[in-house]
Amino acid sequence: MAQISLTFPDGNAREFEAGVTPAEVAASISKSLSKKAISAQVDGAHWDLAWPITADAQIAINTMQDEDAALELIRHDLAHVMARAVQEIWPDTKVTIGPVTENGWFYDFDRAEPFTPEDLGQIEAKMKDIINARDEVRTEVWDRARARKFYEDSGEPYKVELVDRIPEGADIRMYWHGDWQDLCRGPHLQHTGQLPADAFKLMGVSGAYWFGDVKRPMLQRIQGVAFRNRDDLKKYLNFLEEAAKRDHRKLGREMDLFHMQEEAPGQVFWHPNGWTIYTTLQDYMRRKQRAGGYNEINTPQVVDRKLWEASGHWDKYQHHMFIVEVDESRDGEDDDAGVKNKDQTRINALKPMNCPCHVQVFNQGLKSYRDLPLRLAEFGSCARFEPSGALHGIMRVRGFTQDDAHIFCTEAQIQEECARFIDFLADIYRELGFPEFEIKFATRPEKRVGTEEAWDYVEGALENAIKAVGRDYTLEPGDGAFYGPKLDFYLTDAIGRVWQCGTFQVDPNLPERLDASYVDASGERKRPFMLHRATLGSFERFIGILIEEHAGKLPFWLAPRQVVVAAITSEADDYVHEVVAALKAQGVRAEADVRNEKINYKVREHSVGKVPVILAVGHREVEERTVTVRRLGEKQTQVVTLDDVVGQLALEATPPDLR
RNA sequence: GCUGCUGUAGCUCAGAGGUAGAGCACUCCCUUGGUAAGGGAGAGGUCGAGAGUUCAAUUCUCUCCAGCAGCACCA
Repeated sequence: MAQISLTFPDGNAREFEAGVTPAEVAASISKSLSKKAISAQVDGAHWDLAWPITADAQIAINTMQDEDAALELIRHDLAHVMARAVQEIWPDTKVTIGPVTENGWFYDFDRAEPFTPEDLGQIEAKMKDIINARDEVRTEVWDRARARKFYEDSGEPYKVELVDRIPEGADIRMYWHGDWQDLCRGPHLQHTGQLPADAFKLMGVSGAYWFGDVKRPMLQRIQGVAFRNRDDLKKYLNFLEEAAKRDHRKLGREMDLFHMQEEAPGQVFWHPNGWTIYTTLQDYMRRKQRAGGYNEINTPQVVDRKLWEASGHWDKYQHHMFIVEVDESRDGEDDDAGVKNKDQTRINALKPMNCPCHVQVFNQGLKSYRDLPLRLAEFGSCARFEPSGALHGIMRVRGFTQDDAHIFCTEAQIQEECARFIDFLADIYRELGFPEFEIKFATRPEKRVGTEEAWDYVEGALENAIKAVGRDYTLEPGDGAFYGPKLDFYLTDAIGRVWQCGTFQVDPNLPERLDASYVDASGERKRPFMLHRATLGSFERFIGILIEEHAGKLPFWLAPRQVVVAAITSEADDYVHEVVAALKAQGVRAEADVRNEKINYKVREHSVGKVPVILAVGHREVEERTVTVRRLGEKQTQVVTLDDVVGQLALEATPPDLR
């Protein structure tokens, strides 16, 4: 038998017979390690304790102390345990796949009856039984024909399909614990008893398409979360509770920012408080854009289908547009005039995006190369008929306003404009409190227009630009638009959901379709490139993220209600109004609270309402012409003179770009 | 759009085949109180919409609308 050399993390090497398993290696070290072992790292690969090692390698034995490996195995094997529990309770259930997710796992089932929330408790109990049974996990490598036949005979059509999908040459691993069987590539724990019975929880049932394909059957997905121990599970559940408290939909109601209602699904009714945030942010963006070399424009919202046909949107996105039909023969008639005259019905669409309109602005008058790059910006109100299931508070809506702009430029200007934009965006994200964001670079998709050389050039320009500004990014091959590559900029919400905000896209296609041109230095007509870009993305989504990021406690300059001046006794009312007036004169959003309530009550109410500063005034303050300052989240108060507090708060109310 | 769940007062929620209840918020009164809920009284609901079953439906059934979770989608 050939000998191999295994090197341990401490650098020592030992000889073993080829084909030795990590379990045997662990046993050769100590009995306790053998018991505690859960898996191994073999040359960096996560290795089942039962898999043979046939060549020299670096080896490390994993125990529950190795967090990544432990979580991977716990979540993975719990998926199997759950599938077994489900099949034991409802034997007619077909199993499919059950991968590990960020905090746990899910398993998709095919069963005629829906699982109810009450079923979850039963499944959990059964899972605990399986864990307590300490069933040994064993795996075997089978050939394809045998595995296929096995699943056909056992009535598991999804497993048959999975076997067929396993690439040629890869091992087909059959997995058992107890009598229960699954198909799985592993690695696995030694036995189910290594699973923590008190550190997992089933979180819910939902639908999911088989292989994510709308045309395939919808399966039932049961999700679970799992950790190494009970404390970690508790911590996670606590985190979810905290995250729910900062949900922008909840805070939007509590802070009286906006509401939504049935008659206008996916559209926002902004209340005074919310609209204050919106306009403050918009004013800020307007200044930033002006400083950044953009020209602000505004274009129509109801536009004839002809333009959408020309731009290509009618073909591709008609079902996602709000179509507005107008019978123009009724122009000037009463509302009760007859039925629609089809021949004179004009079909329009609410604009789902601003680019075609921006090309119309560009196309007015002859443009010279001297005009380029021409940056046209618009706070463009768009409407998209998003699928009902996609709607989510103000994060994903049907009516929204983009901080959109299109840069018309030459091919040679793309890289410079891209670098310039990333700097522009990073500066704004930083000022708005998001120093961290993620960039994804999406390259040419399978279905695309344009030559390979053109794609090479443009992708190169974008990549160079990111590198020039020294930003990290992740590559998303094949994820670009059909007309060009793009950079997308992502922020994360309170519960870790990632939202696309900014974007930067290169488009040589639309100028062609809408016949945009400029005159170059030699007097020839040339096609400009068009760069689509948005910084915040949509005001709606960005404000949603701001609310969640700050748990409603917005930075002072963005807070809709910045200061409440609260009277402790009604004898201070006049002075309260004087203080409010002094603050307002300096541009601070201040209001008086002279209600017949105790100061405790007022402090509580405005704290709950996330007002950053409460100024309390009573007899003392009136006499001394001071105020007592209480900042949100602080118990300490501070007595300050009226003049000082006005000056200080006026400074804090100044947007970051004007300080 | 798909699967499942949900829809009762402004908000959070209880309730039952015999036409509704709590707390907070709101209005009024008492209280002028020094930093996270002072006391009392009052007002407030076509029980998401429509149809069906029933002597009787907010409750049961169906359809629709909206919301929530996930999937799919996101120019």
